[in-house]
Amino acid sequence: MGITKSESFTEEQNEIANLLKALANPARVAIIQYLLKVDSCICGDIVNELPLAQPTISQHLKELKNANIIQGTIEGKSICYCINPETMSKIESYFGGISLKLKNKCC
Amino acid sequence: MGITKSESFTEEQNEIANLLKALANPARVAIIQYLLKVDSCICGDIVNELPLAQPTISQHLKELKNANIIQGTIEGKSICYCINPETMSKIESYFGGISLKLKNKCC
DNA sequence: ATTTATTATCGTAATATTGCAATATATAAA
DNA sequence: TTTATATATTGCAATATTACGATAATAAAT
Repeated sequence: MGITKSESFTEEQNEIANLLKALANPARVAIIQYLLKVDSCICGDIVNELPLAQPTISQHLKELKNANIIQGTIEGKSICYCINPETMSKIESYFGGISLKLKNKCC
Repeated sequence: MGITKSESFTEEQNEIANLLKALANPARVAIIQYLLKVDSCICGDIVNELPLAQPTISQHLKELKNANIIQGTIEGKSICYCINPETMSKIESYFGGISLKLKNKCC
């Protein structure tokens, strides 16, 4: 159906899935990597950096923003985006917990 | 278009995006969590565990297998699935690297 | 060989995602 | 106020994803 049966799963499962879905696209991975490189905030240099049209970048930024992975602050006539470290740390510890569990057992 | 311009991005960016895409679904998150809980291999108890039809589970398992997140070994008339710790560790260190970079700077 | 149990595949319907052109909005500068 | 710059929104078209019923494939047990 293209529809995910979210009601059938826990809130945590849906939350993780939504966070990962926001990151699960090469353009958005590239945006995150660029934001990491320039390490402070930026705006639409991303449009110059990536081979995608401005509306497409804008849409990707919106999705990352909705997932709380990045945040944007208005700065004059442009908007300054940066990574939300708390969300990233949440994702990191999710996978950290998985790896920890895996270290004890083996399949 | 529903099509991702993978050619426009690096192999690493596409690889990470594909790994995360494989995990970016609550049913697949639930499968991973279940595999972690029972800590050794299983097969189609997942069908009994999750409120999804058998073909749907089978399809999700296939996607996880294609992404190398799980592996299945034939065991009699059933198939035993388990998490591939190497792939999980790759994902973990990806986010570990991001969090490390974020610790130094602030936006 | 037939039956039974387990998993995979096919076909299809419903919905979601990706990308862009066109256009709108917002703010700063002239 | 007009103009220029920066970003967002709308409205598609193309493709991908999710889910399931029906059915096939595989292998043990009888």
